[in-house]
Amino acid sequence: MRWSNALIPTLKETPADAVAPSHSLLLRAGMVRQLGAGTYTYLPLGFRVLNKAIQIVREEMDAAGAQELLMPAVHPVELWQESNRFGIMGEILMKLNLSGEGGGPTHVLGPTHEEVITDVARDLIKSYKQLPLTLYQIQTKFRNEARPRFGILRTREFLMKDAYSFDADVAQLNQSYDAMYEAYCRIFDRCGFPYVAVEAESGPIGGDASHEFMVPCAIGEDVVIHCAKCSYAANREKAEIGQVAAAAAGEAAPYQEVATPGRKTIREVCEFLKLPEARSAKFLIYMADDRPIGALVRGDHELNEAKLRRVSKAERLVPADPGPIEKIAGASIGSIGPINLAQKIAVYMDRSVAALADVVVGANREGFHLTGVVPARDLTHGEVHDLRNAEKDDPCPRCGSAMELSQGIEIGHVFKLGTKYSDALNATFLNDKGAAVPLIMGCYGIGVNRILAAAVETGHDANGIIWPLNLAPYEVVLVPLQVQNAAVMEAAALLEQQFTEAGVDVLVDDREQRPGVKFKDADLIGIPLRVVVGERGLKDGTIEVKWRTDEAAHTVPAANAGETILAELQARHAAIAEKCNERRAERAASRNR
RNA sequence: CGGGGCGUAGCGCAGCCUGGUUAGCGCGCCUGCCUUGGGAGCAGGAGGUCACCAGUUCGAAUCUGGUCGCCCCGACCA
Repeated sequence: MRWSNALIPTLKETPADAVAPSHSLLLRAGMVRQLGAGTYTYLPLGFRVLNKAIQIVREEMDAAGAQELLMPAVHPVELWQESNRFGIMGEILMKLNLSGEGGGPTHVLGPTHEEVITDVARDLIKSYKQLPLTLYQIQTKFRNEARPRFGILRTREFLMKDAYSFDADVAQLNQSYDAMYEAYCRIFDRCGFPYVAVEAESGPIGGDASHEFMVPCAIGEDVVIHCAKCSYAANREKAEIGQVAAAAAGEAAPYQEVATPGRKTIREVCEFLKLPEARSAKFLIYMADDRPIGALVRGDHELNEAKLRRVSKAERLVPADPGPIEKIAGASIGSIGPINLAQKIAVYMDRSVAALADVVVGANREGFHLTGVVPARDLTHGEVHDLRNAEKDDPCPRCGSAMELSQGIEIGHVFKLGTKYSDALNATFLNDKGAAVPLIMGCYGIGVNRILAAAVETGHDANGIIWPLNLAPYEVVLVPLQVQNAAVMEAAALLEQQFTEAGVDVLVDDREQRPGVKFKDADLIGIPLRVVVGERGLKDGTIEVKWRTDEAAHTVPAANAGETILAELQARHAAIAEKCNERRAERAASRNR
């Protein structure tokens, strides 16, 4: 491709709205352009990168034995009602009415495809002899995100690779899951990402085992908890917390009601009572599928809604509105507590509260709190669970060491679904005993656009993007410095031909621009290898070669420059492949251990 | 949905508070000259219903009300 013919609208200045490095650099490099909130055009250069990512994903999915298909984005609303996710998904679903008349939605735009694939499976998979089977697609998903963010990181419309496995039993499911997990590792190895696989919460997708693939990064929206000692790693939504010793329960006096006039928040109450926040507990009331429940966590801790949802066995868990809360507790938020509510609602208590010798809670009387509440004595009606978000230095659930906290971009997620959808949609097959049993499913997603975001977040410097070789829109940018000089252009054309014949993507910057402009743009768009052909070099019989990741350039003899440069490129590819193989071997070794 | 900010040329911004000829500046773009190894210089030029609607006024980019859009924080979340 000749730059003079290409649409590569680079920008000198950073667009004001771009906050994340990936956002501003993708805009400045002329790779994407915003249409509206959470909707982006991929310009030719950005689309080339997207296609590189798609190609890697496709190759590894195929290599893992998955078969590609393509499902529609427009789904009949009945299918979503059948799985009961029409309500659960809530506002995230983009709804359409295609009836030509009034009334409610007749269709939704697919935010994910468990329903559609299960519909395919219930019609087409009839026998255990057809199993195992893994199907995948690379397709646009639609989610009405409440708040699109950070350029292409969180958008309303995005490309997802979604795969679904169908198995006859749990052992087969485990094999299918492991094959996808391994394929994901290879994909992200090939992208050159410093990813980590962490235990994850499965969320509304359902199921009982799940891992997320995270790329560590400052703008990452997810919090990863990990233990440096035993390598336990989990999303904060999921991260368990090791046991903490319970305080010795001495002979304690009964609890007392004390006036806390006007003190609403934990901080205000604790300051007033001159107690640390860690000796108080907040009582939070949630609606668990329309049934009110209460959760008690220490004042200085955060409730983990996923954990509460799991122990309460709720499909949908949302904070209760103030009105119902006051009706239940007889006091406004700020004075509510767990004592004497056990008859009215289920109460769940975090282990850290249970471990306290005594604690301050709301009195369910406006402007009053109870001090000296002894959990072991006074809160016996509450179930005790791990209900809070892990914090830095909390004990590891495996080894007890202090855990650490970091941020990451979620680029992939694998789930064991079990029979959640096959049960809901009645997708059964005949097993080897002739019995009709539900298909056992897994699902596996990769946010393809996020591969670009993650690559730029982890690969950039002051001058611009630094694409990994396997994702770069072009591997080589060939820069003839004097386009009016016939010898320079001839040498460049020869190299272009050699690269093209070798199957190497090359961009020739044939623009009539001063060298500085070309160098700046080459750095900005992040092409891994820059080859400069100039009058000066040709006079000495040399061509300049510079890797985007290297500090300095080096020269190669002009006579056989094409071969030499192709050999360098091949060596880099080989090094990446070798590293991927090493990691693969490490994974195999750790599995056998 | 709550809080904050912003909307003036493709991009970055000034002008608005204190209303008044033809709305400016830088980058980019076009033409010419010149220059040619890290975003040069000079000269000329094109490009804007000042987000939209309504109001106040002799007169609105500027004041008032509303609407829409975008960004950030929070809530929410595959």
